[in-house]
Amino acid sequence: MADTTPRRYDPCDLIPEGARRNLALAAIEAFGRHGFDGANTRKIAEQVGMSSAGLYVHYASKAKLLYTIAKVGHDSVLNAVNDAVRGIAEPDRRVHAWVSAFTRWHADNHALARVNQYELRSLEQEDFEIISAIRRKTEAAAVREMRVLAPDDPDIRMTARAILSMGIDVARWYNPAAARDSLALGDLYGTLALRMLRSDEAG
Amino acid sequence: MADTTPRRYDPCDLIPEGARRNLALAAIEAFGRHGFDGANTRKIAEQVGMSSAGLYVHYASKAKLLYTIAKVGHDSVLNAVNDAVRGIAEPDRRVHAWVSAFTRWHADNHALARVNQYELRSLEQEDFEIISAIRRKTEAAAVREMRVLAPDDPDIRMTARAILSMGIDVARWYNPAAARDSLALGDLYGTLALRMLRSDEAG
DNA sequence: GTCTATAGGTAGATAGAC
DNA sequence: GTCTATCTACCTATAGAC
Repeated sequence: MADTTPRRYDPCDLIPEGARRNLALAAIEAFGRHGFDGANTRKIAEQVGMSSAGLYVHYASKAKLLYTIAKVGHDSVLNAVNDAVRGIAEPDRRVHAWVSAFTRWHADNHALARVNQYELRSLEQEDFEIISAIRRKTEAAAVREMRVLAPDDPDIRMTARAILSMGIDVARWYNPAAARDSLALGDLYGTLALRMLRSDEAG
Repeated sequence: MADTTPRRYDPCDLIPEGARRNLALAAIEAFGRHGFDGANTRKIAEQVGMSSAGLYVHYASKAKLLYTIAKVGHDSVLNAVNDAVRGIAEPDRRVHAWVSAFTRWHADNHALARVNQYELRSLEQEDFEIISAIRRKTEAAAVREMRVLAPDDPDIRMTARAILSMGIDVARWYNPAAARDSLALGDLYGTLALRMLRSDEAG
């Protein structure tokens, strides 16, 4: 089953051009590679040719920089999966497209994806709540799509979570240098998801 | 398909009783909750009623403490899955038991599992290599078991990786306070894995 | 083996000039 | 908006007494 929406997104288009976006891009790389606590604001600023003090003109704190990134990251995932299923009617194809887009996003944006998935504990409480709300939207969309294929499955929420986990974990191991094709990866994961939802055919 | 080995392991039995083990236990909690860089050695030592200097009698550095934990964690996972399949002949049941044990381990030991999966970048090079070798053993065992069920599947390595991802990601979201039964979780994930490997029945 | 005290370095954030 | 200089706090690790 081929993917119908091989379009790629650059999540950072969501931030207007300029120093603010450049800092966010450098921070995504740093947070993704070293983690929030392991990264340091001096190097992030230097990466874009700025002194460490300059960063604080654009972001009130390191934690607010993290929030900006997490917000962009979560909005971007949600946009990607919504766009992927738009105009598709058949439930099987919708689920395949949804999972494929979700997986592909985590591969193509693996640094940002790591921030999304592993660094939220460093957000301030209020910011965390906002991000959590977006996560709930995405997860609810997944369950809604998948439930159509397994309307009587009492474990559908856990199965949906397992399917999301496959895509999320791509952010941990994906190595762009190995140049694995993210489109093929998404296609496979979409197919695996469909098999997981065929509860009538397997024990 | 019921699980045949509901036994639980305490990975830290691999460290002899005493201050060294107590420190490791406190560090697992700290590293699991805050990450390696976010955790601090003072609090870890204080957690076991020791001054921060006392830690360095038992561990040469924070990074060596991490290595000890990662070694125990990786040995423990490998033991758990090997024990789970021992004496089982039927390939379906072997895969189910393997995946179930792997998943259950990541739930029951979710703090240690987070260290295993997310903190290895902070290891020194030599230590990282040793841990990587254990990981390769575990991953090779997974592929070996699963390939029996899908001998002609060219994507078997990627499918195996996706199945491992489901279990690994449990460490990220699992909340023991929510008291989800890890045995039921493992059972479900084992069943999902079998469906994923039934390539002849689904597109 | 454990303590107190502290060295030595780093990191987030601010002050104030331009 | 960006800089230099610096404050303040924290953290890993060590020194040396007991």
